[in-house]
Amino acid sequence: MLALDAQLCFAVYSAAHALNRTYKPLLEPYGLTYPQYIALMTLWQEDGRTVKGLGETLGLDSGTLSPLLKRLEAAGYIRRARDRSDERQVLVSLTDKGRAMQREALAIRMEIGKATGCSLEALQALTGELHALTARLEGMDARDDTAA
Amino acid sequence: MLALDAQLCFAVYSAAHALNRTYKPLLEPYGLTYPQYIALMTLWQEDGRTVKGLGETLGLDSGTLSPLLKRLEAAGYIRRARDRSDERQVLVSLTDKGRAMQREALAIRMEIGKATGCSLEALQALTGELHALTARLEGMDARDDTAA
DNA sequence: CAAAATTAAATCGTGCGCAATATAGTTTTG
DNA sequence: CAAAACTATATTGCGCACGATTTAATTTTG
Repeated sequence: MLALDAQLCFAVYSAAHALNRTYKPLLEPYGLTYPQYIALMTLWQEDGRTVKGLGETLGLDSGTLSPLLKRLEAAGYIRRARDRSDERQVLVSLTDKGRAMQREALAIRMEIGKATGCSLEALQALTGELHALTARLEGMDARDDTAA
Repeated sequence: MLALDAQLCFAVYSAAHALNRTYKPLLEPYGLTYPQYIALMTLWQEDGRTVKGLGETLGLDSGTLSPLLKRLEAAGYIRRARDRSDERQVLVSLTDKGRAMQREALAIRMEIGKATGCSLEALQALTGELHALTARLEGMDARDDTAA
């Protein structure tokens, strides 16, 4: 009873590290890290977003994203350019190499699918529960002490 | 269909960050970080372990643990001492302050329990599925190319 | 018993994550 | 329109995470 929440926090912590370790050797041939790969995935869904927009999707601020995106640019996967209609914003867009990587990712997805060894239903259920958990936690973060 | 595994990896990634962000303000008054807190939790379960033993439980190597434990020692929560029967090993043990923190953690657990907003059954189910996922992923890591 | 192999920690370099700060561009207000 | 407020991004500092290397202690082998 007293250790249940602890078990959950440790379970999430361990699963995140295990996923990271599983992806690492698959991404290494492409010179990508796991967070960089996740950033690329969001661009595959919608190209040409701002740094702020990416940060909201990923839950990361510019302190994390700015250097990460610079490395993605240096590796040739993306381009960064100031929005000419609002020079404060930086638009991030995929290069040909960045788009080509989406096709390479198919093999990676298959490897990860094998490694998880879950049924589709189990994956969907787990993903849904994690999204719900994250939403509740971030809802709590947003609340102020005004209620007290 | 094509994005299911991606959704899982992103769901775990986001949940881990959300948990970290939820713990941070609760741990900040004690000068502890989330990984330091997790390390303390393993010592509450079994005190006087070696760095290697802790690393196996936490899934961390000495490159991460050595500096983390030094900070925990500097903050007064633990003591580190070479094992006199095998001077290669460093034994990590709780101080009075480290043991007292276990009682303080009760309030933190309650806050986290509230923030997750899950039923006990839901927490147990989620934790169990994550442990199973982690075990499968680490099983894959352990496998060599000898099968191929 | 001495050389070689193994083991446990520590250290170093790189990248992620976040808080705090800085900088530059835009909008609002007087 | 100029000063103030706001917004987007970049930078800095600290801690975590991991691979690779180093150092010291123990065990194995010849």
